[in-house]
Amino acid sequence: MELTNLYKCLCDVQRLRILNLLKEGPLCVCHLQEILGETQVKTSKQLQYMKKLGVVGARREGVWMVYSLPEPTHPVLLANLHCLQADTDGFGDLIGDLKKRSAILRRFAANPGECPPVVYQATDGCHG
Amino acid sequence: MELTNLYKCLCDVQRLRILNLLKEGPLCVCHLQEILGETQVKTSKQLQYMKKLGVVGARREGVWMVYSLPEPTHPVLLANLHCLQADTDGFGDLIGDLKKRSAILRRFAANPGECPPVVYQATDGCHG
DNA sequence: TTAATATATGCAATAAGAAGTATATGTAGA
DNA sequence: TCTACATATACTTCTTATTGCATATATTAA
Repeated sequence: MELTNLYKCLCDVQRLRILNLLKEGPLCVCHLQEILGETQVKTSKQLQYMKKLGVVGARREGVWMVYSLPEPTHPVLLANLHCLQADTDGFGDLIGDLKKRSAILRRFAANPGECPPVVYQATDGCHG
Repeated sequence: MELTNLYKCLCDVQRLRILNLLKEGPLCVCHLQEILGETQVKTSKQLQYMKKLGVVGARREGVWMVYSLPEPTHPVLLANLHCLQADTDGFGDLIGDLKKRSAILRRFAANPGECPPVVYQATDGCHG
């Protein structure tokens, strides 16, 4: 993957937030949508954009499409996502997003029918 | 400066090459133009773009406009520029660019009238 | 098969960026 | 002043993204 593709993804706040979330584990479109507070179409299209550039991967799990960072994730992407947490200028959302993600994952633990196993099993990156 | 602005600059190969060069020290438009093998207008416009986003700074020195990374340079920008040298996928230019820069700086040492003092004095990042 | 849910796609409008040509501005020196 | 040089800007054309709305597809369950 070209490194510029990676930066093309990072230069949009929406996509940046998505990548920040996927860093913690895979998520479905509907849950990203819920966390970001965005429409289905917009969220889906951002994901398509990143998928086409090879920055995120997707696999179908029943009704859901589970998006995730490819393994192994490009070290430059990881490094940048790591920096983001530290840099809080205009990105107060990022921490909040992770908290929302954790809340959603806890909800899944209660009723597992709400998402595919891959997602609710990814409780490793669970903050807050 | 917003971090996304930084990524907006990095997502274009031309701009990436410029930033990679400026990391080593300030340069005038004409010299960047010479190294990149691009037209004056194109080079100038890329610099304007980055200047507007606050990623590079400029100051006039006589006939020349000297572009440079602002002090202190954003740590995320520095970190990424540092990674670039390591990652050679499709960026063979980067090392070559630095060599061309060094050659130009040596040329300046011989005839100092070719650029403002700020530029030819910046021999610190001189590779090759 | 039908219905419900999750997701993707096609189309249209708009905005943002890229690139070229011509020209303007600013500075220094004669 | 005029000239030469370095750089910027205006204007046009073209491509790429962004967004919204409507609709299509895919999967599951009934």
